[in-house]
Amino acid sequence: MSELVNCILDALPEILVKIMKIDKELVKSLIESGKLRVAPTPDPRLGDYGVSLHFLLKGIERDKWVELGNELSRELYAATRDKCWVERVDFVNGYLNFTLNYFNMLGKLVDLLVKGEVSKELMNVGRGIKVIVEHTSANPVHPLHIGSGRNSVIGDTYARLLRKLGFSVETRFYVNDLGRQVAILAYGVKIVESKSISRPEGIKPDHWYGVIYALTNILIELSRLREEIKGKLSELVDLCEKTCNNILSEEATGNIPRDIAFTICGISLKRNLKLETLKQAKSLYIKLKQLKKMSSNSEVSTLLSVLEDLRTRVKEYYEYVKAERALSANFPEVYNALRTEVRNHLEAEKEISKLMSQAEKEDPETLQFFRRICEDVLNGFKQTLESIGINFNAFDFESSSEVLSEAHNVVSDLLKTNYAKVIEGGAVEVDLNAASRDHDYIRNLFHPDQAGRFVVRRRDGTTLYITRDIAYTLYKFRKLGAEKVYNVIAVEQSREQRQLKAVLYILGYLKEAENLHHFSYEMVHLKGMRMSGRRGVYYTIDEMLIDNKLSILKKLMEKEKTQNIEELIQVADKIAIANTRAVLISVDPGKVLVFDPEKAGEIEYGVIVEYAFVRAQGIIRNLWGLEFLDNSTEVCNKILELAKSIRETELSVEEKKIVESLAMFNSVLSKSYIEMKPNKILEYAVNLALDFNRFYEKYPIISERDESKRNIRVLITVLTMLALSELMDIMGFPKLRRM
RNA sequence: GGGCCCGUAGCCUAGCCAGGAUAGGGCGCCGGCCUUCGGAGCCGGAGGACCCGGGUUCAAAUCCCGGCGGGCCCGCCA
Repeated sequence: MSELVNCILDALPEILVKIMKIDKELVKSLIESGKLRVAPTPDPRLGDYGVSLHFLLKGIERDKWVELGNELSRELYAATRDKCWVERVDFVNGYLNFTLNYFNMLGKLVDLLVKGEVSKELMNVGRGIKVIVEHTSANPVHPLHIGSGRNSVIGDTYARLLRKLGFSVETRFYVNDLGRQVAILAYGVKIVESKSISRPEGIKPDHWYGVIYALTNILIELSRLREEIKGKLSELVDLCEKTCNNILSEEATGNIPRDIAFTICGISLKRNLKLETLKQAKSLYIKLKQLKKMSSNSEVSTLLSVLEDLRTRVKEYYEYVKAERALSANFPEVYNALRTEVRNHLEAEKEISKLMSQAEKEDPETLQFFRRICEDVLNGFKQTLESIGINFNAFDFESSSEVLSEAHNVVSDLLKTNYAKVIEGGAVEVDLNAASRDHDYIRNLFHPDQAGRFVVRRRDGTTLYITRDIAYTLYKFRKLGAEKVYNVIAVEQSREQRQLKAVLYILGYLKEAENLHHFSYEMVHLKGMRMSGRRGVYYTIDEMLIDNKLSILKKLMEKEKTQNIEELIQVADKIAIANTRAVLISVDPGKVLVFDPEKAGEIEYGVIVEYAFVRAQGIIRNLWGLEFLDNSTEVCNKILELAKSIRETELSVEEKKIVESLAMFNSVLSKSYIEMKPNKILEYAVNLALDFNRFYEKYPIISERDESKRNIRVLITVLTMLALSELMDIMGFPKLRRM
């Protein structure tokens, strides 16, 4: 209700100056600095909006407040009555409280929501400016999980919001098909296909390739860890031998207690009994850690650091073993095929590196192979995303010649600047520390951190992820003609995204740097589970949808309605989409989202909105026999007709609340856009729905005998329905007729 | 070692940038309400050191400083 707030603020200075004898400029600066502000009251009985005057009343005796306050109220009422929908002004405890005339506000809402002025106003924000929203962009090596889901839903919702605001929006998915991860998958697929094992019916390609990727990765990691553990163990034994000798030769054990000395010497003596050593290492670790708390010497520290290395690796090893066991049980044939081939991590790495460099050198056969796999996985992605109402305008491949060749141009352009040079070995490095000394823009990007350096070309002449990302960004701006770009990418990449901006700046693309926005969001954590694509442990969007659908179906069945089962499933389907999308935008993007699959059924933001929308439709259906979703124009015409004949009536608290909430409609949307917080839209919709539920529960609508009351209630119902409908469009909720 | 983000009832979350009155919702829990527009609802209730400690202010969940706890980033990985 910023209009209203401003309206009151406009009237305020003159009256304060007149009555309190304060300097006009002072009042103006107080308003500008936000010291003097109009805010909603905590209780509607006090009024609707209030201004705190305490800091102005500071020097004035308390018993004179009332007199002064009443005078202020009178004057303010006279000044705001006609313009700002103000009905009365009261002075309470140092606050000036304004009570509004909601009936008049209703008229304004009809113009906004029914006559569509709100959308005209909103369309003015974007004015057709071309915006590219890049989102999801998950590595095509395993199915989309809840983390990618958060990305997708945030990205899609934001894109929908931008469209509503009049931007010309294009959504794009950047396919990272040149990375190590895809190479690992390709390596695995090659083996699996060579044994002519193919995807069983009924398994989606993304899930299938996810298994191959994880198992290949697990086998490689296990081999690597085995070797590293072996190395660390012999390092430990050597160290123990040395320490043991020192202890013996010094005759005294120094700082080292006798039992620890025993263990150390024991490890050195049993050097060939590895299994034993691992057990002893563990107990030595615990003992030394305690010892270090009390006293420490260099010998203890070195031993501890080796032991700590060993410990992390052993822990990691067991996590992989656990993952291996789970996957091999479900996919024995894939597992067996891979196990016979992936024996040594070094060999595997060699194969993988070969695949990577072949791809990067645009070897047609390799590229084609990569493409085939990625396209398969992407088909799985598309199916998943479509099921929650998400589509893309385009998929851009990292391996495309546009990106690859542009990446090399980027390197040579950078070399022409003062901030990039060929370093030892032949790699090319960009020095942003130097750049930030010359350019405030770059320093401020990283401040208070150091800007740092990074490599854009390896010594073998190939480019890196960031190099290609720079190229892709330029492609978005220059070839695709974007004026603004939003990259919906996890926070972990915020450094990379700043480097991207910095490089654009260095290359002279100042406007582009300014118009590149990192839409950052935090990670998703699963309760009681650590997700890892590399270990094949994840909670997929597909699963999430099914879980939600099942819990909804269960509830529907309990109701024992006479609807047929097919209809029930259709309803459950749609609600599951709304619920799933809702959970994923429910939390501020800057905060970690913790999700508990066990409680998936308890999350009902989607249902709440759907329910209110369905109820409102039901009321209109009963009243006029009109189906809103089929015939919204006729509903609008009817309501315009009705609005004309409406007579002024006092509104109830519940009605006022809805009216006020509806009046916030466009300010919520623009706030959500500016702050990049789609969660605000959901919050708004849910609160509106809850307010509406309370309203129709308490007051009869169709059966109300008093015509003017009935008309207002019908009007509020339609207005709410229109607002919810818009909000559901933005959030991508399917629109139900009945449930 | 350096940098960024987060910390609000049993759980989740809004408010923090622009300080203001009784910290707003939801889940779960307890107790009520089905002959009136569809009960996936409504009404009532219990449950809070707004992480801790200082500071600024008439006024601090909000601003500043210092801690603590959690997450993330600092690769010739992506």
